[in-house]
Amino acid sequence: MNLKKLSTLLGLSQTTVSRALNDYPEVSEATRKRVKDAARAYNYSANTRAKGLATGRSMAIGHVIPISTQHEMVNPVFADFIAGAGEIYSRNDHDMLLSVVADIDEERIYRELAAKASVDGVIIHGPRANDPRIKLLQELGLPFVVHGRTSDEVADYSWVDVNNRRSFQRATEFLLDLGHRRIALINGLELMDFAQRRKDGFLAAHANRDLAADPALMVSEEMTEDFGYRSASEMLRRALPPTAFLVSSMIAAIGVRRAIGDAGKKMGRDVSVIIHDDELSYLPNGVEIPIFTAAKSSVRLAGQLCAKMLLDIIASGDRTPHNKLLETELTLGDSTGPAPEGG
Amino acid sequence: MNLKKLSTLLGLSQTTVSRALNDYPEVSEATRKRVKDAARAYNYSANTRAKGLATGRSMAIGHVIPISTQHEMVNPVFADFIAGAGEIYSRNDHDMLLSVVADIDEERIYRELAAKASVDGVIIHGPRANDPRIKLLQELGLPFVVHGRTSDEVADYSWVDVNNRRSFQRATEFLLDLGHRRIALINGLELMDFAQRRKDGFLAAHANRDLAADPALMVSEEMTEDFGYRSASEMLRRALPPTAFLVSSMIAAIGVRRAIGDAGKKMGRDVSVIIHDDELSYLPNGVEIPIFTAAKSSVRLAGQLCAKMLLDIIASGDRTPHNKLLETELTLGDSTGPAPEGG
DNA sequence: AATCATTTCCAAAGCGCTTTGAGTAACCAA
DNA sequence: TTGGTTACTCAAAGCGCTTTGGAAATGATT
Repeated sequence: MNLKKLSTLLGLSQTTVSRALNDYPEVSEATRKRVKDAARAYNYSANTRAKGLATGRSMAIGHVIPISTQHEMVNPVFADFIAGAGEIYSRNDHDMLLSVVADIDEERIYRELAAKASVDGVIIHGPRANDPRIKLLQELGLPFVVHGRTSDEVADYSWVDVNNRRSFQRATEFLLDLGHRRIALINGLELMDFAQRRKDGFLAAHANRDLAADPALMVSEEMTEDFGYRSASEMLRRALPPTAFLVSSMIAAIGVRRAIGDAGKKMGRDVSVIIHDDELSYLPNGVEIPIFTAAKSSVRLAGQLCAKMLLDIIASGDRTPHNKLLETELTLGDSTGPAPEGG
Repeated sequence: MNLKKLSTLLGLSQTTVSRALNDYPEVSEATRKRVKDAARAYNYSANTRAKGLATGRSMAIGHVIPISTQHEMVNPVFADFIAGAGEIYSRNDHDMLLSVVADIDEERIYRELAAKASVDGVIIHGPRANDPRIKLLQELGLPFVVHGRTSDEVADYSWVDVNNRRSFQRATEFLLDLGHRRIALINGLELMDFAQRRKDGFLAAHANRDLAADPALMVSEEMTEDFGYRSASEMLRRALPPTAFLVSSMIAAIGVRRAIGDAGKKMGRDVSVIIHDDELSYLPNGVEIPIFTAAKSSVRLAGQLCAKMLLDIIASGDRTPHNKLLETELTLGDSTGPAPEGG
């Protein structure tokens, strides 16, 4: 079924049918209803490509998912982020175009996306500390929103981010208040901007109390369960083990918990753990009582906000940067307690 | 930059330039090179929609991601599957179109996808025991490949699946061989086809030895960490607790492990655990020694295979069903051991 | 009855590409 | 010179839609 057939069937011109379907005012309500009913009956929807070609818009948003070439790994927050963004797109008749690509040739993909005009805008995932993609997209003139920020304060662009610095500073202060003095930071890859900010917050909390954070207790890597396990195991075997862990993700924290168990210690009593929780749907932090004390921030919500922001930017044509900084919520679980005596 | 400008620039007709770029034989090598160089220099790529409109193909594959309306949850294997499929698409100049949709109105989405002709084919995720989507897509004439199968043996369609039945039968036999007699099955939602097959395998292993599986030790739900924890905790508190757990996913198994720890028992000694491992990139089953004894099967590979199969089907026009059944690999970890005496 | 607004509808151009059907130039053989 | 190949290149139609610039029908006003 196409417009031509449908309009012949209805005894109307293509123009009228098109206008009826697209809610133009110059069509009578009676005609509009008749047209829409027929469209439904014959299961007609305008051909995406023809419509896009005529309007110059693709009604699609691109998400470029970089696969870490080192670890061949997909970011686990990705699924929930996509779910959030996807809801918004569906609700606004937009499609989501996903490109899975080795982080090496991301630049090529963005150029192509722009040249082929296959999307009206893109979401940038996992910004690095100093990310070339931002300048690139500005040059290409493709609207975009960054999930996160780069450390480069010069560039002006739209982003949605969590206040990672403040969140980690608060979490660290929380542990310091409990008397902990040897706090380990299990952080994400330091080339990622968010990991930098988290580390800054961690250090700032120490500095504010004239304490020095121990560099030997700060590690950063891709946040897998295994990384959490390995680093915590090793630290717990030391002569002076940490009494608390501040962990950048639920998944790494699961590894830390395993290491604590293997070391014959009890989490919350012998060793405290506080985590950043992205509220992944398949890894809820407990259901009634939280397992971990956590600074939480829904990555799914972030997906919704990014999508909404980008659609707004595209629809309004307003190119001034929009920003949204989300604060985390600190929830108490069983994984934290006062530092053990003489710990 | 578009074809018209590029061809004027080169002093050629649009036809010649188009043919040069699309490797038609009736263009001299010298001309072709000149055209391709210019395209690169001016960063020209054919407009997706115009090209699609002219060719009648979209060069895009649709993935419809159902969000469980009950739990608002995304399947955690999704990210890795997508990564696998995405690699294949990139390599073959195809795009991936994602629709995130409440499982309730999936049908509408498929109809739209077909009517709008926005994709050349689709991948079906998470088939239910008796899935209406298969008949629907056959009616719509949209090529598709199912990741998994439905139990409805009548319909003929293309799929890539893991031999879940055999895998779980083997795993159960492995536990029975170790002397376990009270084995718990922590399974996925039974409306999903794969959960049915896994249960069948579990039951078959018992039946083959004239043993009866205890229905009170078989639970099924959406596979979260919390579900694993709750059900294992409850079972371990019983007068006659299970001595072994067969768990349908890594994530649920992490909950089971937590429950075992909380119960003051040691995994692998007091309680055995064997899991199905999808080899999620961010949840590796240990790095040198496996944490869990596991029947493993890479979901990323499954994504690649599905994508390849679908592209083949589309390219060849061959509508006879293609199938691929993957066997799992049973790897030994520290989580299993002989049933405790008098257990 | 004539004029003017309004409402409702239409024919046709154009979006950027592929592809058909044909044309031209260059070369060779007779 | 002529005719026949071969190797290149082109103009224009068409993909299915939106949208411009009118035109026809209707109703209100003089």
